Amino acid sequence: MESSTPHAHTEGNEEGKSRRHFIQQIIDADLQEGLHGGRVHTRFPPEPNGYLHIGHAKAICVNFGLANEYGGKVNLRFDDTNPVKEDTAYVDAIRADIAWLGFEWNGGEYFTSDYFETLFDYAVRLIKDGKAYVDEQSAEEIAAQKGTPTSPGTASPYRDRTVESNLRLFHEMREGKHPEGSMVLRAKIDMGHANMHMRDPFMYRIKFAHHHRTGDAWCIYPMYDFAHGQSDSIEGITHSLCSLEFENHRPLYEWYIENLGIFPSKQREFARLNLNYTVMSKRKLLRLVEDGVVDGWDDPRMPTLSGLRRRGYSPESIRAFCDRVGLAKRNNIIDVGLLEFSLRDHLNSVATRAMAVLRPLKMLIVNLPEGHVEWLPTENNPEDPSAGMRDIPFGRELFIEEDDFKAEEVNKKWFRLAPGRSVRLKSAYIVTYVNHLVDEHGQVTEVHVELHPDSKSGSDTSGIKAKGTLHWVEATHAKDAEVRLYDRLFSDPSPDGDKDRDFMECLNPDSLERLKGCKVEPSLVTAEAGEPWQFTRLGYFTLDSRYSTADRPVFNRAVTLKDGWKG
RNA sequence: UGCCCCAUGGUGUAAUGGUAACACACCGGAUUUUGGUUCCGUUUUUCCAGGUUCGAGUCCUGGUGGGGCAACCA
Repeated sequence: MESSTPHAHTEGNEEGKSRRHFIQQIIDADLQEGLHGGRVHTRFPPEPNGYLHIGHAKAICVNFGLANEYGGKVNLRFDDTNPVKEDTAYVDAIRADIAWLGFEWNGGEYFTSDYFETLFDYAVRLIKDGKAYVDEQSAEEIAAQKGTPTSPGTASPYRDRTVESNLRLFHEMREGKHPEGSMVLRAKIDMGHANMHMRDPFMYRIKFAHHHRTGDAWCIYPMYDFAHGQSDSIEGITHSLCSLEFENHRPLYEWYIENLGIFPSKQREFARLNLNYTVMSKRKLLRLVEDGVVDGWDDPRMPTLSGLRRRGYSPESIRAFCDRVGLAKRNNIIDVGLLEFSLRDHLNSVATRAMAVLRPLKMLIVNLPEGHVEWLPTENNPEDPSAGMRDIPFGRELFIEEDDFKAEEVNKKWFRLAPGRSVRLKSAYIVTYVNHLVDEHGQVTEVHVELHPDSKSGSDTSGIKAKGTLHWVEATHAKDAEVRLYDRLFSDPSPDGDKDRDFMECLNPDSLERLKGCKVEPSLVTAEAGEPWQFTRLGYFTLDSRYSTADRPVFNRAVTLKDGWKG
């Protein structure tokens, strides 16, 4: 049954019977009950202390996608309650990544730090209600009293302070009259609660730290739990979606909202995205950067959005991937192959085809005169006739791919060039092997072929059957380029799956291969970073945004073509 | 020896008490001037044990397995 709610973004999900994930079902039910007048308002709340990665992309697609789908709004909120870890540089990078993914925060942009004053007032209110107190014990003492998951905690000696002294001390905390670590504000809930988060959680701690936005205005900062739900509430967020690890925080989230009597945002949790053959935690990603294993946060091998972008991933492909991954509460590990499929699937329809030879082998057409060059038309994209045609130079001297020629004996599964064989040169002619030259090491240095003039592409009357088609670049017009091939960063599907092994031990030593002296067709000089190209038979590539120069282009391979050859 | 969440092909995700399906992967075939694309097809699935029911992947009970929960992090 088709639901009556509008579907703005339902890519890959438009079968007759629409498949609704559990969050959609919750929202559908909420709407049916007339909750919040049918309003849907979500938020994406990153802490500006690092770069966004593919895992965040899922959260972004969920929050922005749902808001779009229900004709609602989505806020971008920077959850900046810990000044020692956060920085404006991350704020800018996060904004750029979300925009690149193709989403707009139509509900506005906010910072939790904008609510510091309100949050302070909320805390005062709880103190006045006898629901919060200042604890002067050390972190160790408090931890010891917390109990364990299987045994209850014990009360702090400061738990029953008077409202007056709590109020005075809390104001003194704000005024900077007490050193860091000397006291905290705690909610007075239940030291024996089965949920550890309810055992008098911290609300505020003292930190004499410069905040990237509020500067030195504050020396006390709210904890996550005392900030998040209230921020949702202040913004009128109807559905606060987060990952599974916050499930145990939900009672506390609700406790603050109820005891403050503020707008009842509802928290719902879903399983975060995990990808095999990579790591996703900020700490581990940081280590890759700091240890120089990668080039930086935007190294094309990184699972960061900036890395994927530099590698050549399109925002469309990442969105499609997130759709395909689905949404549930079950812990999952997605095969990186699905990400790669999503990229190929998108780029196949939009990438301009071009000829590039990565490991050049010289080919001489013996029956063409010295200096012969002609221009031949070729499709820009066979999947898209509207992409048109372009002319490429063809001549007596070409480069073909080294492994497209085999001098030794080959079996019948070999479609490419070899002694006695004929092949089609893409968009050009069929050529037949004549002979080849080798150096003193037995290395093939040149292959000579004979061209069949009546086999010209588009007007082939030769009747010759060539099973294989090779890509090639005409030698005198070829441009030099560097091409970087990437493989997965780790050789183990679960680099951090073994507690007794450091994930760095699983690094794939061959994750980057730099090929210099590659030959590309002249049209590639107009390539721009971020633009998708398909190098015929080789994969999808884009110009590297960092290392390319006008006279020395550097191309990154985003992904290979699917290789169906079982030879 | 506590509390919370989860369990469907190799990997994900559907089926909302009524024929277990979709995508990716895999394997086979057709088409192909990219060993790409496209098309067709094969193989493979409800953690276990009880119970409720005409009927259970779905509801109940109990197991088992996995994840999470004690930071002046988010």
